[in-house]
Amino acid sequence: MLKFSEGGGDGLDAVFHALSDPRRRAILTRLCEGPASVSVLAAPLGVSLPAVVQHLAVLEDAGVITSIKVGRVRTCTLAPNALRAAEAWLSARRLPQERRLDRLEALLSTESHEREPS
Amino acid sequence: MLKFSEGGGDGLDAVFHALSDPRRRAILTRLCEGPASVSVLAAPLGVSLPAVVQHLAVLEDAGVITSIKVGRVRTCTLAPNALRAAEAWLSARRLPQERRLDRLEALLSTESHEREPS
DNA sequence: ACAATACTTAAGTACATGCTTAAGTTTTCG
DNA sequence: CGAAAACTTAAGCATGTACTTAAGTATTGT
Repeated sequence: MLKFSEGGGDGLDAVFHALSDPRRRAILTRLCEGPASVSVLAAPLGVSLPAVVQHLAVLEDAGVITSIKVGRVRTCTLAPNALRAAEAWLSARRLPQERRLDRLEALLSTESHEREPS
Repeated sequence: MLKFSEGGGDGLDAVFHALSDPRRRAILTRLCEGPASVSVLAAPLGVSLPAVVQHLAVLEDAGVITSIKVGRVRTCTLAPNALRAAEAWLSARRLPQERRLDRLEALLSTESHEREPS
């Protein structure tokens, strides 16, 4: 049913798909400033609320945002390390000539998230 | 007709859409090792040639690869800086707490791109 | 209680995507 | 020339996407 259900793959399909829509990127950009409710997120987008709710579902299914409902308000938050996997994939696929910095970044990143076994 | 025609936006739609398919990512991964023909790219994918040609069109429309036909062989190549825009967008959308390394990376990158080491 | 608020669900539409098979089109080789 | 190789185009199909309007469900303020 769900095409990007995290089941078989590594979630990259879902993350990149989530990022491929300008409204969803706008939502993420807004969430960088801090958590926000559904209607606050919807306001600048110029589409109906249900459309926004669908976009949020795509983002949440991809693990890029989280949300909780308190009372009648659902508050959405950018997931920590949400885009890390996508960024890592991109870094690894630079041309050799562009790749010099990646080792440094990888080394530094090791300190901040769960240590990758080498 | 074309949804991602580079016309109105900045191309991020097209790039992220291109990356959202595992076969297209496999193609890019293969192209990191060097240019390849359509049938070489098709071989490990387990789908028909026309399907692969369509994937290549998506990648080329997104500006991620280039291709030229010589004789009856089309050779595809990873576009230089192809994924830079996507990576930049991602870096800019990290949480503040994760953003410490970005300044360093940005600084170092300034010295290295647009400058081929000879 | 009543109504406004803030979603949420449902149904439906138009178009895009990813795939297939079948039938071209060029080249290139014997 | 004639056939094989390497695409290329065309047509069609099943599913997915993004949106809409309309109706429903909780919560909250008066």
